[in-house]
Amino acid sequence: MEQEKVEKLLRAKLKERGLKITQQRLLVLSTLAKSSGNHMAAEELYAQIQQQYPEIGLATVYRTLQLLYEMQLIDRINLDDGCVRYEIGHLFEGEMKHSHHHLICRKCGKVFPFDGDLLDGLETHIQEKTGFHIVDHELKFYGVCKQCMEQE
Amino acid sequence: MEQEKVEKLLRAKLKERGLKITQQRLLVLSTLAKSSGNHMAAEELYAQIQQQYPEIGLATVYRTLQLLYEMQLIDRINLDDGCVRYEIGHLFEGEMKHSHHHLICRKCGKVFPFDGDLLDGLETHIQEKTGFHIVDHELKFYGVCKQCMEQE
DNA sequence: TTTAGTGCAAACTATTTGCACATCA
DNA sequence: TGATGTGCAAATAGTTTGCACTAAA
Repeated sequence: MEQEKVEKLLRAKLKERGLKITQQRLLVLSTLAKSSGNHMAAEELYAQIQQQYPEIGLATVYRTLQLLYEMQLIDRINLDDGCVRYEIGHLFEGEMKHSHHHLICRKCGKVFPFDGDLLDGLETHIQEKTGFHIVDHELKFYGVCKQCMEQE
Repeated sequence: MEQEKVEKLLRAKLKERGLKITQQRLLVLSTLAKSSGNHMAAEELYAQIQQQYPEIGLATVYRTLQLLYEMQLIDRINLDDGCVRYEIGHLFEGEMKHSHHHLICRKCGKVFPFDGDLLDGLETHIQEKTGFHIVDHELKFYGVCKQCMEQE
């Protein structure tokens, strides 16, 4: 749906920086856009992209993710499962998702997203008090999910 | 100062579980207690403990950290620098530190702790709404620190 | 004495890097 | 064309695991 918008912005941002527009870069971003809300690791992305473009290399996926992250087109999440995960940037998510947090179950390991942008007040408070300019945040809650609670 | 309290609790908790009280376990926890607020990685702890107890192995440090974490005696923090870090559990920190968050500068990489326990309301809200039982949280803010902002 | 715990070295996994080749501007 | 980007394989870094030995109960 927003695929075109995503691609267009990437092309513009790459040109702006004097970087080349390649199939690989377009594919990495559009694959992330398609699987919105999925927290994909580099290997998973690699596997998925290979279906369309078998000659892509894993190293390219890593390099591209780093680039897209620096360009603020994608978000990075660390769910403590041993790999860094990415999702399409909150810039693209429009109205529906401002920012979401993660509930991580310590028993079963499942990750539940929780929507809600209740940190804005806190952010301005911190900026005023410390002079630190905040551009993003990551909030994780650890505990025991409903099902695991009931299983005891 | 609180060294004795820390050691006493560890002994009690180990006995409770039928686990053995070893020099290594006592050392890992007390070293973390001494360097409170330091976010130590396994390798750093290992280096520091070796000064007192040179025969300790790195694998033991890793295994012990995992055990102490499961016992809720230490907290785990991930500052995106490629290694997991630990600090003495918030249980021990008494009045002064309830919970603190981290401001991570994307330019210089420095980490600034920020005290404040402003998440309690949010936690009860989530528990009521989702049934997820929260025991801990990790909140990180990304942005640009005061010094780096001024350097532009 | 007996089982849990340790130290060492090897294995593993996610990620990064060097380099020759390919590709976009 | 000429630099930037890519794919591959090798290197790296953090962490885990197998196993014989040690030490706590």
